[in-house]
Formats: sequence, C-alpha cells, structure tokens
Amino acid sequence: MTLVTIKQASEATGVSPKMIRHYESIGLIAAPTRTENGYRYYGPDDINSLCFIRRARDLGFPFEDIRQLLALLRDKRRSSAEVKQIALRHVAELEAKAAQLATMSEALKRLTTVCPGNSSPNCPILDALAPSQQGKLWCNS
Amino acid sequence: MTLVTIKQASEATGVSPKMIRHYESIGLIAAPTRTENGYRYYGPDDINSLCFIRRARDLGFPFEDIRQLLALLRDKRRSSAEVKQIALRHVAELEAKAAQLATMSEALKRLTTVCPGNSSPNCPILDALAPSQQGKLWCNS
DNA sequence: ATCAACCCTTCCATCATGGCAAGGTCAAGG
DNA sequence: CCTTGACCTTGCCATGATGGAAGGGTTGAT
Repeated sequence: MTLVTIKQASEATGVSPKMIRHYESIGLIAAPTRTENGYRYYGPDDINSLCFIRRARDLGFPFEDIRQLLALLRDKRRSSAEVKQIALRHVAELEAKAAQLATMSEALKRLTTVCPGNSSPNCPILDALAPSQQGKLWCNS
Repeated sequence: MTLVTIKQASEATGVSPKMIRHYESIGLIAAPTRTENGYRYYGPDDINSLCFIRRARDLGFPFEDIRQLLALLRDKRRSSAEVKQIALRHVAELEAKAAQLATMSEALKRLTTVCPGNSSPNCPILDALAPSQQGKLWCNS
C-alpha cells in the first residue's frame, strides 16, 4: 500500500493541502484513512480522484459539476450523454462569461483610443463615466 | 434641495440600496446627510457619484480602481494620462481573464465534439479528466 | 389604529482559495 | 536525551461583489 501524506498528495496532484482538506470537508472526496496520530494518509485511488478534480478545475468546472462528474466516473452504467450535457452547459457558461468580459473590454478599449493620455485634464473616459445631464437626478444608461 | 431616500437613489442610479450602504461603509462614497430618525438622504452630487460608480462597475472596474477614478474625476489638475493608465491596465486584465476562459472553453468544447453523447458509458471527456497512467502516483499535467 | 412600505443595523452566504495561529508529532543530528 | 525544523491537526478570518434574512423603528395613508 503506497500511502502518502497530505503534502505528498499535494505535490503529486497539484492540489494544495488546504484544498485537499477542504474537498474532504465538503464531501467532494472521501475521508482518507488516518493513523493513530490523526494524520491523513492517501492511497492511489485518492490521488486519482484529486487529479481528476484538479483537471476539472483547470477547465473551470464548479464543485457541484465536479461532484456529478465524479459520480458519473464511478458509475459504470453511466451514459456519455449525461457527461456531455454537463460539459456543454459549462461551455455555454464559459462562453457567456467570456462574451461579457469582451463587451466590457471592447467598450473600454474604444474609450482609451480616444483619450489623449497626456497632461491635459480632459478625458473622454471620465466623460463617459460621469453623468452628462447635469440637471437630471436620474441616470438612464 | 432635492434630497431623496435611499430607495429613490437606488431607482435613479440602478445601484441597490444594499450596495449604496456598502459603498458608504467602505468609504467609496461620502456619508450622506441624515435626518433625525437616522434615514439617509441623498443630494444631486451623491446621485452623480452613484451613477459614476455604476457605470464603472458595468465596465468591470474593481472598487479600488473606482476609488482612484473618482479621485481623478474630482481633481481638476489631473492628467488624462493617469486615467488612461488605469483604464489600459484594466483592459489588459479583462483580456487576460477572457483569454483564460476562452482556453478552457475551447479545450472543453473540443472534448464535447468527440463525445458521442449517447447511452454508451464510453466518454472521452471523462477519459481526459481521469489520470491515464494507472500505475503512477503522480499526475503530470 | 392599523397596515404596508420603507428605513436602520448586523450577521450570514456565496465561490474557491490563501493565510495565520496555536498546538501536536516525527525524524535527523548534536 | 534534547533540540530543531518540517510536517500534521483544527479553527478562524479574509478576499470581491452581492444578496438575503432577522429584528426593530418610522412614516404615511387608509
């Protein structure tokens, strides 16, 4: 039995010891065996689970998705359609977020191109942010 | 003096009452005048500041940036270069985040195209997430 | 007088992660 | 044997921006 400490598990999987304990506390991974002194010791299956989780995190999956993906991984009677559904939903979320960032980034970038960026106080960026109608007490856009 | 309640200020600016109080608590806006009963009442300048903040938030600026932008807005001796610098740095951050999301999204999207999505348990998505070398206790990628 | 709508403060939750503190354990070297 | 450093444990606090809920006070209209 190749049992390793939490530090070694961390180095083997790229998941910090802190996060390994956290995953355990939220039930994402099973509690590992402990020795008399209370130290956690991880076996190959635990290491595999942690690798799986880290790769899923690298793809931006939230914990809830990972929980489901782990269940599907262990369920030999799964259908690949279930996995694909989770993945496609996540792709859509990633793309939505990316589109949101792109919208912001493009709007701001356009403002920066018309800002002289010199010692003058006149700045189209601030003009765009400050309410233009001075008499109004409301703010439409 | 057109003084309005926090609810009215919220409706005028699109910032929730909760957030208006929060901005005050972190010093992003000045504490407004209060009546004897302790109610906050906001004037035109406050409304303008809140509009400014909301627009900056719509562009994804974090509070720290907004704090600096508000200071520059009030500083008539500012240089537009200072504003532009903040904006360009933020554009870079937005683009970096968007690129990160795009990387994830593309990798996952490619996996979904090779996943059959039927009733078979075979799934390239899970294969990509699960460690492939079964004997190893480490996880390179 | 009552009732809805509003106001106040304070605490808790998100999501994933890091940090710090206080205390226990273990292995190597003097 | 004792010290030292590296490791382990638990628990609390913080992030950033926002929402929610609890619990209590005020106002205004019916």
